[in-house]
Amino acid sequence: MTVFRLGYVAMSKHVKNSSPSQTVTYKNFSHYADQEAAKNKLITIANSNIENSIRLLKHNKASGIFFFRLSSRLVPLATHEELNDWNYMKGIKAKLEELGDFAINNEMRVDFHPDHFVVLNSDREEILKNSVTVLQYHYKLLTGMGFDTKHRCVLHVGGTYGDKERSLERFIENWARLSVRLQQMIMLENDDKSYNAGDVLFLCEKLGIPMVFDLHHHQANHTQPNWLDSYWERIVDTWRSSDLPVKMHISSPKSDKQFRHHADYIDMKTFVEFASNVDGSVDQVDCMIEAKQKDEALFKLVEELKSLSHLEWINDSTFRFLR
DNA sequence: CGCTGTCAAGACGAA
DNA sequence: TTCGTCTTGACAGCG
Repeated sequence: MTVFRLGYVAMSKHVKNSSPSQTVTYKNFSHYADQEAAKNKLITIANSNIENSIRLLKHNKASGIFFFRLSSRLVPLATHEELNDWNYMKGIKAKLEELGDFAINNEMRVDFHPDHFVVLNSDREEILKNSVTVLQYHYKLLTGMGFDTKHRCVLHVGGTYGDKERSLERFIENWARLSVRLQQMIMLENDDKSYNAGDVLFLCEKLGIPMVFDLHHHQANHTQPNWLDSYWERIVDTWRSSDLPVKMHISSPKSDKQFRHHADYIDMKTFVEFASNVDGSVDQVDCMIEAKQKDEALFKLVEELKSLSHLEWINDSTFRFLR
């Protein structure tokens, strides 16, 4: 019987004033005459973001949630090229350790999803360089928290540049230029426009990368609609080298017209259909709920699932099917 | 205080 | 080749 564990993304609709993504724009930062004072301000905001992340993890624990995506914007301007000699780790080390200790002591799975400006298959050297900088930033955060850094960052493949085959090849070429520790930090996800599940599996199998399957993206972008027969077993296989359970992204389309947009909540029927389809195929599947209403969407989904009689609950966010 | 505009990034399609 | 759009949360500034 497969265990299904639910998590959510970065911020809470329930906990007030708990943004982990407060920031300063570079334009604003550059207006300060005293650069040291300005950097201290950035550190203050970063520590507030990390403190709010700790608050969110405490809220999660109280709610029985042990799977969470941290904001990638914890440290404002950390990866900005004008601040490339800034040692931001020094000022946030203590808070980061506190965050990591809490997550580790409570056996939580946390990871990151750097935004889509990390493009490993870019044909521009500058973009690749910036992408590596962003990955190194995530590596430092994970290490600062005391985490095993393996398979903690979900990425998309990137752009197609008018030639998808060539752009897939370029991903492989650029991948070889990454350090092993950055390679091992990465998971790859199918996207809703360019690289479908088959494309991502090709890369994941060739390069030994765990694949995060996004069901909603698959519905928006596929050549083989039947993911269960076409891809599922291969997706599970990409996780064999990982210590972490298979990871999924779950969201629902906002509307037929805006199909690719995320809805406020999760359609329970679609989720149950997915879960029952994969039940028994693997020990555990971690499902990241990506909905506009964040944790409230998770709570609503759980409430609806709890009205079903054929589920057994391990805690308030984890269940399996009864035989 | 609340609304509108601005910011940041890269891809991509239109003009 | 340049520009606008997409996307997202949060900040800045106006009234």
